[in-house]
Amino acid sequence: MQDLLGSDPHELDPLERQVVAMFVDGVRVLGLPRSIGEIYGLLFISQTGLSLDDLVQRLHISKGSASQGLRMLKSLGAVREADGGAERRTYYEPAIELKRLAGGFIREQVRPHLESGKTKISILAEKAQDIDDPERRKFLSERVERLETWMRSGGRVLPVLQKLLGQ
Amino acid sequence: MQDLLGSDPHELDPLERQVVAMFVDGVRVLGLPRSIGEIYGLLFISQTGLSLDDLVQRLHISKGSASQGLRMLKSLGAVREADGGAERRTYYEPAIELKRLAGGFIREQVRPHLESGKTKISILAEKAQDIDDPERRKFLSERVERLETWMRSGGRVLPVLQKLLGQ
DNA sequence: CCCTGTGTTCATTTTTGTTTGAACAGTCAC
DNA sequence: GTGACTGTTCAAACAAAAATGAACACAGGG
Repeated sequence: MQDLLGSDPHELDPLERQVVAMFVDGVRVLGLPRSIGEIYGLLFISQTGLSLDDLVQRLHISKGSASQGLRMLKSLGAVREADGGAERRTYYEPAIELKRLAGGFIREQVRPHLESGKTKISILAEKAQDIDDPERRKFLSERVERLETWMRSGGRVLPVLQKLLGQ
Repeated sequence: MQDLLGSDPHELDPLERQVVAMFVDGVRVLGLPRSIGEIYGLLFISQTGLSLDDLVQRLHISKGSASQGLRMLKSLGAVREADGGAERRTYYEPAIELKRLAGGFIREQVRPHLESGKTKISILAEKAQDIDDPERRKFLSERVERLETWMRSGGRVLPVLQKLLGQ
C-alpha cells in the first residue's frame, strides 16, 4: 500500500534517519545492541510517544526486537510508558535527562561487574596466600593489592560521575 | 613433549587461569576482544616479561591474535616493551597504573567518538534549521540543544575521571 | 465463548566481529 | 647469498551476539 500523496509516514525522513544512525553509533560504544539505539533514537526525535507497532513499522524491525529492546530501555530507565488514557496499547517516551540515562547505565551495566569483580578478587587473595614459594606469593599479593586499589578507585568514581552528569 | 618433572610451564596454573578469566570478563565490559583480556591478564600475573611466542604457547592463541592483541594493547598504553638488552625477540610488560590504563582507553576509545559526535550534531543543527513547519523546527532545536548539553557534560567529565583515577 | 488486538518468548537464522593460519617481510648469523 | 628466527598481514573460517518470526499468553469486546 503506497502513499501517493507525499511522503510515507512509515518511512523515516532523512533527518530522522541521521538521528537514528547517531544513536546506533552511540550505543555501540556502550556495548549495547543496535536495535536499542534505533528505538531510542526514533523516540528521541519524535514529538509524540510511539507504540511498539510504530517502532516495528518505521524502523523495519521485528516485533521481537522491539519488545526486547523496549524492555532493556525500560530497565535502563531510558524510556517510560506514557499514560495513554483509555488507550489499549501503550506508548513510549524517551527519558532525556543525562543524569537519568547515565544512572541507569551505571546501575545496570557497570555496578554488577564491579561487585562481581570485588568478589573474584577476594577469592583470588585467599588463593594467593596458599602459594608455597615466598617470592611468588609476595608478588601475587602485590598484584592482588593493585586490583583492590583499582576497584576502590572505580567505586569512588561512579558517584562523582553521576553527580557531574546531573547538570 | 610432556614435562614429567612437575607442571608443564606451557600450561597455565589454576591461579593464572582465574586471573586471565577475570581480565577476559573485564575487557568485555569495555567492548574489547577476548584475546586482549587474555594477553593482558597473563602479563599482569607474570613476574617476568613475556614474548609473543610465550603468549602463543601459554594461551593457545594464534600468532596473528597475539600480534594484533599486542598492537592494540600498546596503542592503549597498557603494555610496553621491556628493554631486552641484546636479546633478539622483544618481551612485553604490563602497565599497571590505573591512570595510564584509563587514560589510554579514554584517548583511543572514547574521545574519538565524542569528537565525531560533536561534528554530527552540528550538521544536524543546520538541517534542523531548514525544516519548514515552525513547531517541528522548534522541537528539533530543543532536542539538538539537548544533545549539545550531553556532549558538553561528557567533555567536562573526562578530565575529572582521569584525575580521580590517578591515585 | 470466540475473535481481535497487543505484547512476549524463544528456537532458528542472520549478522557481526574475532580468530586463525598461511604467506609474507625483515633481520641477524653464518 | 641462504637459512633460521621473529613478527605482521589479511582472506577465510569460525564463534558469539542479535534479529527474526512463529507460537504463545493475555485482555477486552462482541
